[in-house]
Amino acid sequence: MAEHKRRKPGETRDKLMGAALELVGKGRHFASLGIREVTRQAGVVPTSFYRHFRNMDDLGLQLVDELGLVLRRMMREARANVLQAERLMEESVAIFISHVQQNRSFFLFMAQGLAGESRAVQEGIRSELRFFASELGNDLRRLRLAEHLSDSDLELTCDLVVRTVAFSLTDLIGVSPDDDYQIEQVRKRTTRFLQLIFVGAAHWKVSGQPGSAR
Amino acid sequence: MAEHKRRKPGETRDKLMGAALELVGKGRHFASLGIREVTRQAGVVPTSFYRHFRNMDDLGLQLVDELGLVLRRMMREARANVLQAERLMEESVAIFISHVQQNRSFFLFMAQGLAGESRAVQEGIRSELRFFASELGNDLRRLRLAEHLSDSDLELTCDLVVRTVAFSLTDLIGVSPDDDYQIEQVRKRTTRFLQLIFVGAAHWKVSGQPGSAR
DNA sequence: TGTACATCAGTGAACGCGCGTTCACTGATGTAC
DNA sequence: TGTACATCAGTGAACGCGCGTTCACTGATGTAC
Repeated sequence: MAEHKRRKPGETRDKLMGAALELVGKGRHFASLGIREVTRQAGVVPTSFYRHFRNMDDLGLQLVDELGLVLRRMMREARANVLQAERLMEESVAIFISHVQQNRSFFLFMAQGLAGESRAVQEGIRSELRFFASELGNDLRRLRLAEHLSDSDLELTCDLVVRTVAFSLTDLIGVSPDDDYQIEQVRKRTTRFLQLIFVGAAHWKVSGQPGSAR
Repeated sequence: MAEHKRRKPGETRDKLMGAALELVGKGRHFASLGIREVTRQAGVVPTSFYRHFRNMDDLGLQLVDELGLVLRRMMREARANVLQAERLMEESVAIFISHVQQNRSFFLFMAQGLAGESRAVQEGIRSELRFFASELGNDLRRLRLAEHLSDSDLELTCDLVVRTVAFSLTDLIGVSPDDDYQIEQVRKRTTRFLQLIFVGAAHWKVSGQPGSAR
């Protein structure tokens, strides 16, 4: 007994973060997880937790950092695969949905964290979404798909797109991961949302807005 | 000691639900609240809890029912006060924001519950939002503001509007309740989102969608 | 209107359990010379 | 290349505490006759 494996550096840390994600993936809310529960799920003694994290909030913050990597990977794949402008939204949403299926727990964690208990985690996730929106704006500029929009209107549009896609996570939460039909429904509906937004952006007038300015 | 006030029927029940909301209002997540904690906040002995609720999920479900009342009250006020069509969105968002300020904890609870731990609460809140979207559709039809849209396109638009407004709750979470400047920023931005969506709806073609249909 | 009884919503004591956190320990890995 | 030592990441025992839940109780309110 009292085995001292030690293995790869950071292995236990990853196991703990993975264990928290697994519990979230099973339907638990991050805010209700405890240290002993997470260490039990990770197959590690409770005291090990403190070798890597100060508390659960700290672990949450480090999950946000990893979430950033997941989002960047998704962005890269979208950039590489979305070629035809007229199917831009359809393909982007498809890539999003497929990444959600591959990293379900991560995206559940993200959806939870937006209204979660830790201010720092909230702010971290919001900052990831802001970054995502700004990258989307750059891409649209680069593809010459938003030439008539001012910077601030483009920014507004991209923010709305990102919010809409993020909100669709709450649709996916209630759906079993292998209910392909329902997932397809969410994909179609989200695509139509984005199309509606882009029609709006295409006909958007001035920054002031049509009608009263008040 | 051992005082038996009894007072109004349902008084302790309301105190318990109110106590849970207060804790949520203080930044706690509903999923992390415990029975003893809630009864302590309510100034009631822990055993009293079981006279009214089976567990915390049950209390959450009853909060969803009350949330429904809050939303209906808001809807009524919007119907009574939003008269000029061209300022429809501006005034609606203003009413929303003002109700959020008056019932902050309720709306925080709603934002939390969408990605919360209890499936039943999730579904309850989603159902409230669906109802809200369908009422919004009726109102737009009644005001003759969506004559060129098919039923399903109108439904799509209203759903997107409701999601967008609901997502703005996550902006308000991070803002102090008396930071009027920041709240005003959220109000303006949400209004612009809705205007963008309505410009999209006004120019929306057929149900299929412009371009490829796949 | 008065009396007997059932129901209901409150109380306090008690239970066993799991929690977060501390401590002193162990031995593997990395570093200096 | 070999040896001595510091650091690091794991371990198990132990703590006091708050948790959810049960129980038997009490007395106020509602109901039947």
